[in-house]
Amino acid sequence: MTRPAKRTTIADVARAAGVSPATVSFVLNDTPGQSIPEETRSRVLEAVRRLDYRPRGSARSLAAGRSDVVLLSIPHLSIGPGITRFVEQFAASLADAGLTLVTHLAGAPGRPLPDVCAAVDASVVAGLDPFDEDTARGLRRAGADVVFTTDVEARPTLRGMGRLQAEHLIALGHRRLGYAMPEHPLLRKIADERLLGVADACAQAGIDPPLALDTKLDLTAMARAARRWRRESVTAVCAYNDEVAIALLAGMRHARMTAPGDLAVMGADDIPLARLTDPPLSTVAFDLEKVGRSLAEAVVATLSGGKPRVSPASLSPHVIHRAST
Amino acid sequence: MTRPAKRTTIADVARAAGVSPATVSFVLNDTPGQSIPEETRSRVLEAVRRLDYRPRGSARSLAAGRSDVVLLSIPHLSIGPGITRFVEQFAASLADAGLTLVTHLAGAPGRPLPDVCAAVDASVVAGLDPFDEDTARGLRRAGADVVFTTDVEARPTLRGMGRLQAEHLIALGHRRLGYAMPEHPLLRKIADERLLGVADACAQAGIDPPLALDTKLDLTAMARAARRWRRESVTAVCAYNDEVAIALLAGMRHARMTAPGDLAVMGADDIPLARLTDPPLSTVAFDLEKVGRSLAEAVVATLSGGKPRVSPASLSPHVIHRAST
DNA sequence: CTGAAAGCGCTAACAT
DNA sequence: ATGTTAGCGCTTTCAG
Repeated sequence: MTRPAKRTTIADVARAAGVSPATVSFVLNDTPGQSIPEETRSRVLEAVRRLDYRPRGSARSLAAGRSDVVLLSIPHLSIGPGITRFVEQFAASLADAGLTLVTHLAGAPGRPLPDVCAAVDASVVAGLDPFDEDTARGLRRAGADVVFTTDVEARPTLRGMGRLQAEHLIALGHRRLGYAMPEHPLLRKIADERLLGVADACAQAGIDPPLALDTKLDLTAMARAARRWRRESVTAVCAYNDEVAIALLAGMRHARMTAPGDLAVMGADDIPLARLTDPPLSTVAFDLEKVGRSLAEAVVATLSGGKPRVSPASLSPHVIHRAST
Repeated sequence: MTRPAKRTTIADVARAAGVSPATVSFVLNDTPGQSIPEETRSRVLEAVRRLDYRPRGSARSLAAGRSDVVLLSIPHLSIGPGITRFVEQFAASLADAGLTLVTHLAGAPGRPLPDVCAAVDASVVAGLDPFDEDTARGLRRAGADVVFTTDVEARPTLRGMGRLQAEHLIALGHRRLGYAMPEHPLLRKIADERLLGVADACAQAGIDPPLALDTKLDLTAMARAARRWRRESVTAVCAYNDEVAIALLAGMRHARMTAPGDLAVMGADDIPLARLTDPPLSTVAFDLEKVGRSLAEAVVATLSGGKPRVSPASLSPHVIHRAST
C-alpha cells in the first residue's frame, strides 16, 4: 500500500519545456485551430522524449469525454492462427488512426463484457458476431459504440463460406453432401449459419439438402460418422473447419476409407496443418487481414458519426483446392 | 461529433437513492472503516441496478490513483487451445479479486506495449515471458507492476518441459535424441529454453546432446529432417510442440518411415489433434488453468506490495504417453 | 501564439 | 452514519 513514486505528468513536461501544460497538450494532440511555432513544438517533443512521458489514458478520456481505446471481444473458441492475423491487422489499422486495441476473451467466467468496457472506458466495442440485445444495451449505456465484422444485413455473407464449400463440391460432380458439425455448443451458432450456406447451394443446384452430423474430435466417433455418411450415399462432406476435417480424415483412415474416393472432404480456415494431411485438405478461407482492415475502417467511421457497417465484399472467401476433394 | 447523451454518473445514482455521491462510492467499493446501515446500502444497490450504473474506469483510476485493469501480453504466436484455457482461468481468478483482464497481442504492428498500458491505465502488466529491459522500464514508468508466468529464477522450470520429454524417451531406452525447432523466429527464445531442458536430461543420462534441426511446416522439409535424423542414428525426437510433431509425423510418412519404429516422436502442449494422428502422439503438457490461477495470485500479491513471484511448482508439466514413442 | 482556469466522474480525507 | 470538499491528470474554452 506504499504510494508509488509520482509518475511524470504533463506538468513535468511543461516545466521542462518552459511552456504551459495547455501547450503541451496542443502539441501532443495536434489540436486543430492552433498554430504552434515549429520551435516550441520541437522543444516540447524533445522534453516528452527525454522524460519518456506517456499521457495517462484515464485522465485523457475523463477530460476529453472519449477514450481512444477499442475493445475487441473474441469468442474463446474461435482462436487459431487465422484470428491472430485478423487481430494483428485490426490493431495495426486502428493504431494508424490513433486508436488502441485491447482484446477480451468472451466466455463463461471472468466479468461480463459491459463491465470490461466500462473498466477500460472503451469508446468502441467490436465483435465477430452480433452481441445479444442485453449486452449491446449494456455496452451502449457504458458509452461505447458497437461494431461487428458481420452485421445483420451482412449475415448472408457469412453463409458464403458454407456456400462456397458446397458449390465447389457440387461442381466436382457430387450430388449428395454431408456436413460435419463442431463439437462445442458455443460454435453452434456459427456452424448453423455456415450449414445454411451449404443448404442454399444444394437447393440452388437442385440436390438433396446436406446431411448434417454432430461430430467429436475422436477417432471412433469420426469413423462412425464417416460410415454413416457412406451408408446414406453421401459422397462429399463439408467440415465446420479444418480441425474437424482433419479429424474426419483420421476417422476415415480408421474406418479404412480413403479420401476423396470414398468421401471427399472439405475444410475451412486453412490452418497450417491442412497442408500436411494425407491427402492434403481442400479448404475455404477468408482474407483475414482484409477483414481486420475493413473492420478498423468501420470503427473509425462509427467514431466520426457514420454508421457501423462493414462492406460485405470484404468478407469474400475463396477456395483452396487440394487433393482431398 | 455530436456530443452523446450524458451517461449515468454516480451523482445520478446518489440522487435516485437519496444519498450523497460519497455514500454510493462507499457502498460500491465496500470501503473499509465505514458502517453503512443495511437499509441505505440496499437502497443504493437498488438504484444502481435500476439505472444499470457502471462506474467509469477512467474516473475511478484517476481519483484512486490505481486502476483495476490488468493487461496480459500474449506473443501473437503461442495462440492455441491451451493459451485460451490459461487466459480464461487467469481472467476468472482476477475477477474474483475485483480485477479486470484485457489482453494485448504482442507483435510487430500495432502500438508498443507501454503505450497500450498507458492507454488503459493498467496497474499490472503480465506476460508469459520476461519483457526486454526497455519495455519493462517503459511499463514501470507508465505506472504498472510487471509479472510473468516464468520469472527469471523460475526459468529452469520452463526447461522442465524439454527435460520431461527427454527423460521419457531416455527411459524408453533411446540413446540419441533429436530436437525439432519451430519455424518462426519469435518462438526461438522459448524453443531454446526447452531445448536446454532436453540437453540437461541428456547430459544427466550421460548420452550425446540432442541434435536440433530447424523445421518447417512442410511435407518435404519435414521428410528431409526425418531422414537426416535417421542418418545420424537419432532414434527419437522431441518436437517443439504438437503442431511441429504432427508435421514431423506427416513428413515421416512421406519418407516412408514409421513411428515409433523408425523414429519416436514426442510433442508438447496436448492439442486435440494430437490424439488423432497415426500413431497417436505422446506429448507433455502443463495444467494451464493452474498456471492461470497462480499467475493471478502473483498479480494480487504484487498489488498488495508483495513481490511478483510464481511458485515453480505450479508449472509442473506432465507426460501423456501415447503410441508414437 | 500561449497561459489561466474550469471542469470531466470519481475517491478519500475530513467534517459533521 | 453520511455529507462536504478537494483534488487525480488532462483537455479545452476563453483571455491575453
